[in-house]
Amino acid sequence: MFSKACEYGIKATIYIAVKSMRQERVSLKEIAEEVNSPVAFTAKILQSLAKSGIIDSHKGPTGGFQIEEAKIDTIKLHDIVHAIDGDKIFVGCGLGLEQCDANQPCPVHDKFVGIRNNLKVMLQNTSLYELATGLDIGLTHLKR
Amino acid sequence: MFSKACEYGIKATIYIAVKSMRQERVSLKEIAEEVNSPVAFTAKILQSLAKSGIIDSHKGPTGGFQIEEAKIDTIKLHDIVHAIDGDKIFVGCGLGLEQCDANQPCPVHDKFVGIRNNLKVMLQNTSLYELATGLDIGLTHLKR
DNA sequence: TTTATTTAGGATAATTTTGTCCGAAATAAA
DNA sequence: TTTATTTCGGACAAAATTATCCTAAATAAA
Repeated sequence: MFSKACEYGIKATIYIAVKSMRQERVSLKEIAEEVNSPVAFTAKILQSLAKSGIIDSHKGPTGGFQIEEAKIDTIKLHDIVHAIDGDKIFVGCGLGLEQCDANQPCPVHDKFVGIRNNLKVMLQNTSLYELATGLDIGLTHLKR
Repeated sequence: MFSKACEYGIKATIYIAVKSMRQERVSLKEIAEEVNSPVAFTAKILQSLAKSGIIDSHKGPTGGFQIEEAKIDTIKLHDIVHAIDGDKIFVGCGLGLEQCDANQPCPVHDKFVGIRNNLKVMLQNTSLYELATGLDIGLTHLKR
């Protein structure tokens, strides 16, 4: 469903959010360890999340990644996915047709649009805050 | 959502079904033209669909692909996807965790399971017959 | 039986995605 | 100012997916 990049990006962002709620910055190294992702690849993903303004990065000793606390409940899962994978999972025909819409639909058009809309709504309604809170109170986990 | 292989496979199967409802076999060449897919790659996919028993293949002149007519409305979209992509879109954690279930869920577990179940139900309830009929009566299309 | 046609299947290539490496730039602390 | 630490960013490598090519096998018709 999601690309590996997206999986790592979501996990990393949730972990950063938990730490940010305690006013802590976290290093790339710590993130990669805690979410069980390849360090260098994770660095690339965090870079693009930083460029998108979702996370804040800081170089040097005491540097690392953090999320502005006020942002944590305005950021939605949708934003993270969009920053990493772009809109490719939200647009386009389910069977890869260039011309496919309600007027000239592919055979699976309606059903596909339905499912994808479910996904979109879910992503738009899921806040980083709720994901981070669930992790923080031990309801969910990120490793293994 | 689906792999390219799956997209081609679904389109090809629907096209073969339409022809089969008229008791006609179709050649690889015709299929690839009609569904706008790379010939040789499509050949591989049809091969695996034949091995799965979803389509029937026949060599030699007047050969080609066909689907047993009685099968057309028992075959579901689910079967086609499963034959090509296996169960990877139906199982596994949304964030790639090895251990993720209701007892020890990842942060998106519940929401992800919900969406994926929608998808699964849709695929299981969509028959090849309805897809082929829609194409046959010109309600839907496969090219471009 | 020969020939033409069509799928099967193995080898190989191109592209995309995933992942690594390393020096540069920034920056905090000694 | 020097040093240690950390992210940035470009180049490179590995793996997976997508796609091509070619010969073999099957088979129908001449």
